[in-house]
Amino acid sequence: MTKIRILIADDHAVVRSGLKQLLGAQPDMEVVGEAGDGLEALGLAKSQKPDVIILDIGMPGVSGLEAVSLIKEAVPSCQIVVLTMHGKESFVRQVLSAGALAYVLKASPVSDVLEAVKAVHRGEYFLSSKIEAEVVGAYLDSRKQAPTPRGYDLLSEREQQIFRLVAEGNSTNQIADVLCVSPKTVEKHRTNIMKKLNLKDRLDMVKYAVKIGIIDPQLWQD
Amino acid sequence: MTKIRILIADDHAVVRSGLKQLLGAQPDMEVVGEAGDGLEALGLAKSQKPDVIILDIGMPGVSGLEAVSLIKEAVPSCQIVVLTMHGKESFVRQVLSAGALAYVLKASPVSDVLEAVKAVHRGEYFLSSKIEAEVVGAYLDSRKQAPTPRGYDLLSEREQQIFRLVAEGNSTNQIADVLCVSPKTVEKHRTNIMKKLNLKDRLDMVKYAVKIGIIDPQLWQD
DNA sequence: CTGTCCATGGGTGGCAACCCGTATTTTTGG
DNA sequence: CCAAAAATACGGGTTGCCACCCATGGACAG
Repeated sequence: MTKIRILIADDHAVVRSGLKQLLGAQPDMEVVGEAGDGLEALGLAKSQKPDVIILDIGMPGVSGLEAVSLIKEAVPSCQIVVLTMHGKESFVRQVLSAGALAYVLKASPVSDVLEAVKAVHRGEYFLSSKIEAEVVGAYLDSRKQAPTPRGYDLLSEREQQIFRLVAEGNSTNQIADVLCVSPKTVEKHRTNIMKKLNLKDRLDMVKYAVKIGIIDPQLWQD
Repeated sequence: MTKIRILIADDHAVVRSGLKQLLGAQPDMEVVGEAGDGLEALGLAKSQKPDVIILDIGMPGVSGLEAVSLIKEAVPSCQIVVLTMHGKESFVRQVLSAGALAYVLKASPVSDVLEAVKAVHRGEYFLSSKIEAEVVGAYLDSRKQAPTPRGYDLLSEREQQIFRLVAEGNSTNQIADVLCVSPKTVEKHRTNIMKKLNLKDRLDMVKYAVKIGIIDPQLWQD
């Protein structure tokens, strides 16, 4: 059985040696290179073509995020385990979007690193449990309908109609045109709506509409 | 160290005995009961108060899904591993929503069952890798990965910076204030940006920002 | 019948957004 | 080094947004 060829990229030598120790001790793993920054990692990835790269995204110079994209572009066969200190949600998304398969926190048990390496080598995802909880949570959220909180239904029918038109991005005049009423009337309704829902401007109305599910941002795609 | 107390619920005796064999052989696990349907599982859960329940959701009578809800309601301290044949996406969602922490396919390697039990006992999620890929995929979908269509990157750096600030809902004056330049300058940049990207107003800019992933509508929630 | 809500519309005014130029300085690339 | 591009800034103009004021007419409840 051939060993998993691993490249370590981290700006802290201490971390590198620790990882090297850990991975080198595994019978099925082999460290084939070390890099101290993103560019070096990219270079080694090209020359060594490792199976897996363990990448710290707290590195100076080329940001870890860019490094992920660049490496996946240059060496698609190489799977990436992102190692990091912080579990920022937005970061997770970007990193996974960029093509990494695993996201491991430095605070996680070291066994997580080993599992992550094995998982990505099989082409599977691996997420530290904390992150996993977030991802699953977001997954559930994304399929949950907004219960239309009190507020919207306390608008009159006419107001709801105008609310929708405003939320869709129509101007006062456009709405007046569609409804065949004076712009003044539309404005009046809009003002009343904003007062009732405690919104300060049109942009707020759009956000509110998205929030309660009247508007789907997905529809803005193209 | 105290063993993990496990209840097995599956309508197939063969599966039950197989699981009992597997789990009983673990030094840190102990099977404290077996149930052949959802109601029996609920009763045993109440009387035995196991740490973990392995629940097949293909059972007759009370559906596995209801069983999850009922058990979590009756014995909240008890974590649930759902075991099933099919990897239907909608099912995963419902099951996780109902309170199960793990979703394991019967086709998965048996080691997955052990890992799942350990994970849920620690209060963590565990998903079979196939499912995990789906969940992560949906997670990414929900936050739209945009390849940043030609347009945004044809803005100068300053313009990109101002674009972000506008998209976040800042007014011209606020931006001028932050960047310590004249509002007129900000306005000029904004005008140029709108011209380049063919957007007609601020609202359009927000939509565009959402579209290419610079702004996350999720952040508008509350 | 009288108050209240709703829809309608009118007026004024402030201010931000948006459109047009122009011009200076700095940066950058050939 | 020079030209092009970008960043900076100003002035003037139109339009839309929003906040306050007001009035009218219909519906419906008490």
